Amino acid sequence: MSHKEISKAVIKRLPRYYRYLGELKEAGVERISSADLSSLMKVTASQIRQDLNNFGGFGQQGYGYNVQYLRDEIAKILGLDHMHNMVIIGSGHLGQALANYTNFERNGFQVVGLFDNNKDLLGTVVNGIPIRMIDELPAFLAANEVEIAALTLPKDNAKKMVPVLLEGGIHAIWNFAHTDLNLIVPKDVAVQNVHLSESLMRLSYNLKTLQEDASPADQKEP
Amino acid sequence: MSHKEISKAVIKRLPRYYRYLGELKEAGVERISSADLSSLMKVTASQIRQDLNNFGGFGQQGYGYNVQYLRDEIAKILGLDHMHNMVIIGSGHLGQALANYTNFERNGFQVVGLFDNNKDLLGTVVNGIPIRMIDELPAFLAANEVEIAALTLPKDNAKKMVPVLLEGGIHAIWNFAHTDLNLIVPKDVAVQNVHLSESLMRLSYNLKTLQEDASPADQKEP
DNA sequence: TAGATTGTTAATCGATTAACAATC
DNA sequence: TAGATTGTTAATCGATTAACAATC
Repeated sequence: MSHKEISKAVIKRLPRYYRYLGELKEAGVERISSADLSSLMKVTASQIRQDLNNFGGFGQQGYGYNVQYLRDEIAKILGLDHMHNMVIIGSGHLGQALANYTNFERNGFQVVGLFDNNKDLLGTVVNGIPIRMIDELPAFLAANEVEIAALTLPKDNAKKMVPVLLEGGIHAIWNFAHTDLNLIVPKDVAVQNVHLSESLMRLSYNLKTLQEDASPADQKEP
Repeated sequence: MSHKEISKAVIKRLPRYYRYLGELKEAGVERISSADLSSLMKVTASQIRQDLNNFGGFGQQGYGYNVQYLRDEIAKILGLDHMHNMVIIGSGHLGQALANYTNFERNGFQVVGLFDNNKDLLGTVVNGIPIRMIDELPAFLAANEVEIAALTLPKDNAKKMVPVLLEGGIHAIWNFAHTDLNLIVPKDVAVQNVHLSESLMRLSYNLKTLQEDASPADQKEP
């Protein structure tokens, strides 16, 4: 690897910085110090400066950070400075919801194809995109420049799709299926999992724990 | 606090253990060692044992872990041993997709109400649940035992809903809106954020980085 | 009993926070 | 210039991994 490895924790935080900088820009704020951003975002100023300095010096001593400039730089880092074409494999409710989610376009992600194996969906058009049958996918990928595949289908079907996607030149998988595709994919393919039920389980845990803490049942220390 | 604090990192991993144990159970596996589970899940055996020992000794020396028993214990820890009623606020495509997601029920989460402020949706029934107008929410929360609110609406509307939810006795918010509700909620209310566009941005970053690593453009070390 | 494997303590590694010199 | 605030090094904290004694 030619550039130094950036930790996952840092990458996790970048989109949040990006979001706050967008809101500041909307609000007409031109510059901000790490201290001010820190009190807004409830993280330490030190962390903000450390995070940003992984990518170079975006600020200026005595001044702070220029909101517009910093936001643009983060956009470049995240690869939001150009369009990413995406296909959605699995056109059930969730797949269709994603296809309808036009906000993605603002951030540079464009849904160009919808696929399913259910013949009943043939002829259905979602947000201007016709649902195609899954066996058309290889030809579609060959004919179109597609970077990302979102997988919104049952886990066994998702696994079966992987070779087809790799064959079609896909290098990024946005995985909503309840399986760890990252374990069965070559290391040059990016996978982001969105495991909704796991998120819901964590919410359940936190709910339970907060309630136990609040209840006076077992307050005595050992 | 009466019990020792469990780190977020551990909680994050529990649902994944739960999922793997479920698959092992399905496959008829009765017992498993931390070493075998470790090679299956691609984490260290040490981590598995450390994680589980936060909650007590679920294994047995020389034997390993009983799959069924361990799974049940994790279910209890996560609060999956009883039903959680959930309302969905915002009945657009994503809200409806969640309402249709019957898998949640298997894990103890039941959608009992759907709400929106769009009068055009009045009369629409999704997965057996009628969409109600948002002004009916306080009465609904008073009349029904609801623990969780999923927020699938634009960020400004989501923020406005918070006081209504708190007033209605909601203690867990599953937040799909692009705003950090955890910062505006009392500390005894659990919030889990699902920020889809942030996930997509991380995917974009990883895609970009893997491609740069693969390209021979700048291979020389400093 | 002997072998296997946990539970747990100690060592290592990585990430966060604090501090401050550099500099705008 | 003086004040403000970054960039960066050093200190702290927390999480992961390794090691091994306890024990089934």
